[in-house]
Amino acid sequence: MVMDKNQIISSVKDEDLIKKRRNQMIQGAIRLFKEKGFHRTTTREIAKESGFSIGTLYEYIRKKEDVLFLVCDYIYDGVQERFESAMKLDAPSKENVEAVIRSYYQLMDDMQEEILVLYQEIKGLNKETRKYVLKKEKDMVAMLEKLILSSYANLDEAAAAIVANNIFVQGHMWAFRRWILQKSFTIEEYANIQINLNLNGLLHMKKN
Amino acid sequence: MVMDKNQIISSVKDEDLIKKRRNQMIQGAIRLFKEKGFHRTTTREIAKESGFSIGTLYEYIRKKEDVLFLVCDYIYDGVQERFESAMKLDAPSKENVEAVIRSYYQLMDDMQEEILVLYQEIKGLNKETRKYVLKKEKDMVAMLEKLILSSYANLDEAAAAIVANNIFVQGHMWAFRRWILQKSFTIEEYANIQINLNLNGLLHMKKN
Amino acid sequence: MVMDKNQIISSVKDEDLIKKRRNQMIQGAIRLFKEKGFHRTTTREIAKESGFSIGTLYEYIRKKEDVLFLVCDYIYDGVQERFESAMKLDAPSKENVEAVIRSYYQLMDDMQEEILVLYQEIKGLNKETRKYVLKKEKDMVAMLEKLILSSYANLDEAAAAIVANNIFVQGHMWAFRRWILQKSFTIEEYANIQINLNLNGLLHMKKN
Amino acid sequence: MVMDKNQIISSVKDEDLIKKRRNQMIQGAIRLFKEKGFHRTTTREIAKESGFSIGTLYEYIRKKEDVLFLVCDYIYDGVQERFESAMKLDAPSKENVEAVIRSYYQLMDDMQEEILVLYQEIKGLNKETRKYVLKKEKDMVAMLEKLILSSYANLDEAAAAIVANNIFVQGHMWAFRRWILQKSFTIEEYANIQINLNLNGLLHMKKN
DNA sequence: AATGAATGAGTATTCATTCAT
DNA sequence: CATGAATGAATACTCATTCAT
Repeated sequence: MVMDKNQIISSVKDEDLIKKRRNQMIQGAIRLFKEKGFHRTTTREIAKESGFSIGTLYEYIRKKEDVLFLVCDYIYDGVQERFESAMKLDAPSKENVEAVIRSYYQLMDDMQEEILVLYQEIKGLNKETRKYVLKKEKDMVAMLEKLILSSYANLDEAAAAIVANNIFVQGHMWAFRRWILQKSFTIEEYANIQINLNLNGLLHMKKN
Repeated sequence: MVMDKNQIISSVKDEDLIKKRRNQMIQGAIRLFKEKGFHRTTTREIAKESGFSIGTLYEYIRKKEDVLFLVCDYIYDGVQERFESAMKLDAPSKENVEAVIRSYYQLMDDMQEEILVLYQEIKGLNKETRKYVLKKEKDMVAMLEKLILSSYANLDEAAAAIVANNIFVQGHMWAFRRWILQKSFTIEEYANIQINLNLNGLLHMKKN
Repeated sequence: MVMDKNQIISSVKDEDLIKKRRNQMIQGAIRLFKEKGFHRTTTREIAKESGFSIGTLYEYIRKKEDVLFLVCDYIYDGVQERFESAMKLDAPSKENVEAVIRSYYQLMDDMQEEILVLYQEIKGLNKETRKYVLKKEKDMVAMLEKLILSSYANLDEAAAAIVANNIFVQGHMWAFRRWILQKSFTIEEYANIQINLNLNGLLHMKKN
Repeated sequence: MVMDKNQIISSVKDEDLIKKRRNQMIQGAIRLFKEKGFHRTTTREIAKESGFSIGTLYEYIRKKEDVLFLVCDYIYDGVQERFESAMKLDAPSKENVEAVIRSYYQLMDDMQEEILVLYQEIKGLNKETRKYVLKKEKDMVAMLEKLILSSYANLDEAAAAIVANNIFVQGHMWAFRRWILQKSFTIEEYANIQINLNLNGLLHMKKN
């Protein structure tokens, strides 16, 4: 049923205060989740790390899971914001596609830890909430797909859809397999190779 | 320190019985983990679902985490076994590469649920154990990379390494993004497109 | 490492409340330990007997053993306090020695139950803690020994040391052998005889 | 209700075997109780240390407490046997009294560990059983009292009774306060001083 | 709004005891 | 007689959540 962070009910009325306190909470929680994951982090720890008491924590959320939602939502917002600002720069073009993808991989490098938290904990949300959060990713994938399709002529549409998904997952892969990949590549090298692989692959697909 | 399922200590001495009971345990646990994840599953539920009492459960393991290890190890073993049997069929060749990859995607389709469990819970293992379990995947990726390199001439080695990883992750993606992908594609279609994308991409990389 | 009751960590910050709740706990625990001993008493029983919930119990201690420590420490404090107040009354003299010993035996009569608890359970503490608790007894024995030595001339020092220990142990004996001794003697009679035996014995030792 | 070790019910009929197995059991149990006490020792450990299986253990006892009874009974038997053999040597005489007491203190030195086990765990027995076991001590004290009374003329009887008890408790004290006493004295020195103190004290009591 | 003491349902784990083989 | 696998009641301890101040 929760479809928005504004639907997480708070006893406090002052909207600015809610924003401020929830931000403290998110920052504190992310720090802890990075270290020990959602399940192993207690609400008391979150309160303490956020700089207020357990009582205050519960003035701004209803259940522990709400913190997870706020964290996931916050991270996705960060990703989305940077992704969309990269998207908006120029008109569709081959160069622009590459630039957007490159900036997305860079983004994944910058936010590695957050990405790890996000995809390790997202299953802890209930279905409804998870869907809401994942919609953001779906939208981004769709935007990328559209950009690709409008930058190149005669593409196989199914393949383009899959490539858009591949690119996103390869970004996560940079975080999740860092113990392997980051030994061999810098993020720039990794981005170059993946961009080449994806676009070469796509351009040489025979259109169905 | 645990480096092998044989190092999970059991009070019971009969090796065959251990194998049998642990198998019951793994099957029961997987059923539950699929539904509610490791953390939300209690040891009592595992015992019950396995068909024995809580006391008996603890005759065959030491700690709840041992169940998770057994489950992860079992799933990886299943994947590895099928993957390796596909690898062994023929000499390296373009056709063989495609066949191996295709059978890997098929495998991911067959074992979707297990793959979800595996990658959602693996972080619950301690570092040592996680490393041990992940080595299996690392080995498979390396085998695939080698097969690719020996089936085509003049490949960019870095790109081949990344493609091998991509293929594996795209397999997981089939499970994790099924709500998107499986609406649009059958596993055969998905496999075809990914194989094309990956190999076209790789073959058109200029060798460094 | 625990060297003081102040080092038993409590989640609660209000020092007065800690004191109050721990006191409830000690009183409740003593009642139960008298009846069934430390091992056979559950933490839930302690909580209930203390008048609060199991959760609250654990706000004021970390482990069940902490309750035992608090109880032992409390009992020894009670003994020590009364013993020392008897010691401080007068300057060393034959009469004073007798009065102190007599009041000690009286004390053992008053605190029989506590003494039983103390010496039956003290071995349940870990070494460090046990040492800390026993130091109080060691100090009291040393004080008595000093008082004896300074009240009589030409005493055999080794014998005086042993007499001081004997007196303390005879106090415990009054509690532990009550089913025998308290059938035949009042505490006053017992004290008279023991005082006579001890001092006569000591005074007639030939100094080495 | 249990009034004798023969009343501990065994499923096994062969009396010699019962004796043999129970002896293994007692030896194993004492070793473990010395180290970790009765409560912290599991029946499985007792079985293992005794050289047989948990199933076999329960062929020779009914409940864990039976082991404790057998152990306490065995230790008391040992003490009693040696004490009584010392008692029987000569006719009552001053020298004989001293010799008996001396040999008792020596006995306490020899059996320190067992004495510690005995008096730390005896409270774990139920009332009936404890009474049965303690009767042995009561008898020994009475024998010593009688010996003392018949070796000296004109003794204060109450004082003699108390001295007999004192001597026994001073024997235990040698074990329980060894960390203090055994730093300063050998058992011979300790025995000499205690004998002197006790007998001097007693002989200088004015008869009531 | 903020605090933190109180609550008690929930959970992993242990261990005495039984009983079929 | 001996074995050891199976049992499940029991228990210490945790932690999300509430609510009086």
